[in-house]
Parts: sequence; C-alpha cells; structure tokens
Amino acid sequence: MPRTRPRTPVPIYALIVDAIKGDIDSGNLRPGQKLPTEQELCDRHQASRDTVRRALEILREDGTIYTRRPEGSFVGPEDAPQIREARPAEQFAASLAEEIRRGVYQPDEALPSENELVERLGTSKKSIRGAMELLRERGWAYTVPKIGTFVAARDKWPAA
Amino acid sequence: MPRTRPRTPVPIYALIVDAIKGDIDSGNLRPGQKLPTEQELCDRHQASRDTVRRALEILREDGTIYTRRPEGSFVGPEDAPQIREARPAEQFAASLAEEIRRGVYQPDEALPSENELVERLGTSKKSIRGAMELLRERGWAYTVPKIGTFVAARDKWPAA
DNA sequence: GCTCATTTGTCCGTATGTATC
DNA sequence: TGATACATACGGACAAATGAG
Repeated sequence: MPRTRPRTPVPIYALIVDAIKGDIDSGNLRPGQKLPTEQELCDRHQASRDTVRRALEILREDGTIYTRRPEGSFVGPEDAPQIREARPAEQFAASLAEEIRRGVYQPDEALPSENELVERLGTSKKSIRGAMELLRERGWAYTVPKIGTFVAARDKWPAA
Repeated sequence: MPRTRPRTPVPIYALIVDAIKGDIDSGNLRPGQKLPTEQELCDRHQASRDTVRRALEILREDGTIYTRRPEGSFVGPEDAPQIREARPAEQFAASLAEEIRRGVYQPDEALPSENELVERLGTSKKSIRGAMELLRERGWAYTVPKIGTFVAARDKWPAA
C-alpha cells in the first residue's frame, strides 16, 4: 500500500532538503526565521513525517538550521542570532521603552492594561508580564498592585 | 517498546472516531456539549495522546466537532453551539431553594460543597457560586468563609 | 492585576510493520 | 539484503491560551 509515489532517482528527503535550501538562498527564508512546522512540510511536499524529519535532520547536521523544542526549526546557525525574536518580552520591553522615551506615555501616566497589550501586540500574557518586569527593573515604570503600571519619573530612566 | 497492541486491520484512531460518532448518534453526546479531554480519551481508550489527537483531527475536519483552546472540544458545528453553558445559576438556586423548603436541608445544616454540587449537577463552579450568591441574597442561606454555606433560619426565608 | 491549574498545540525521539526497488 | 518510504503508535516535554480564585 505505501509507496504511492513512483520511484525517483533522487530520494524525496533530498528534494525537501534542496527545496528548503532554495528558499533560504532565494531569501524566502531568512536567518533566524521559523520554518514551517513538520506537519506543514508534510502537507506541502506530500511526504510522511518520517521523510520530512530526515530532511530536517540533514539540515541540522550541516548547520543550515537549528531546532528549539518545542518551538520549531529556525534558519541558523544558532550562534548567529538574527531576526530571532530575542525573547519576546525583551522585544516588547524595548518597544514600550521607546514609546515612553518618545513621550507617547508621560510620566505617571498609566500604561495600557495587560489585556490591551496582548491584543495590540498579538502576544501572550506571559510575554507582556515579562516585559513589564523588565521595564520595572530598568526604571521605566512602576506598578501599583491592583491598579496598574505607570511610567516612572524621567530621572529614573536609564541614561540614553 | 511501543506498539504494545497487536496489529489490527483497523487503526486505533479510527476506532476512536467511530466511538465518538457513536456517542453522538446515540445521544450520549449532544450538539454543543463538551467532549472528554484528550487525557480522558487516552485513558478511556488506552491510547496515546498522539492517537487520540489524530482521531479528533479527523472529527474536526469533517465538522463533527470543533475545538477551542484551551477549553476543549465540543460537538459541532461551531455556528450552532447551544445546549452548553449549562443552565444558569438562577435555575440551580431555584432547585436548591426548593430542596430547602422541602426540608432536605435543615436550618443551620451545611449545604453540599461546591465541588459536590458541581459533580452532582454537572455544571461549572461559576454557576454554583452564582447560585449560592442568589441563595444568600434571598435569605435562603448564609456563608461562613472557609467553612461552607448553611441553610438560614426559617424566618429569613422568602415568603411562600 | 496577579498566580495557578487545566487543556490544547506543537515538537521530539523512538519503535514496529509493511511495501517497493 | 539494504535503502527508501509510508502509516501507525507510544511517550515525554514545553508553549500558549484561558478561566478560577
């Protein structure tokens, strides 16, 4: 029953390897970017997971990609971090700090609620909470329990 | 190690699909009702989560069920979800008040715990809490924090 | 707003049986 | 026989979303 596909001189997993490398060369996939999920690749190449994983393993071995479980596979190598979504919290914190610096939020003004930020930034509560903590640690904001988080006074902000 | 189970002509996930469809046909599961959790189904069918999820995916694809993360899967289709949301707190309150009036619970006797009621009435804690609040408001019961909810004295009860 | 538990989503590694070439 | 490929199945781990308290 298996082996629906006619024999090819070159194994399917090799085709998938080439396809992904092609996407990278063509700029379709950039360093640090997330590859499609294994399931996605199965569908796209009409191959079994077994085959897709074999292709991914080859790409891992030659350093073309790296995999973080269970997040997925990324264009690598890992030690050359790129577009990589740093930690999401880090990224949101930087973005909010920038807005504070630009005066979008004034000292002692309330920052948007967690839920609002989740909505607006399209991320998780956890990331937002992490970002808030970073802002506090760095002097950008302070939190009043049960009330909200507010912009700190300018003299608390990090220098430049 | 895996594949403890002897080869069957029909895959396990297909059996699970049929079992669930059977429950729906037999009225055991009604539209809008919540399916058991994936873990539950694993236990019940002695299958791995992988296998259970494959079954659920098939049911999702043919529109038999829909899934809302992380609430669970429901008998579908989604645009006709009804029966669920249990019955409102109002109804449970009425039912408990009736039992009190009939003497099933005597004044100063403890009412069943939230968990017991959740179990017995097949609803959510939220509904039970809502019912308890209504009972308090109407003079049927009083709550001692951290202890429980008790039947109020007869002279506090609403007239007829 | 916060913490925690529950549940689903995804991925990982492994294993087995079968079919083709 | 061995390489390729597929379908099935188990188990564990972490991520993300949501609701309860």
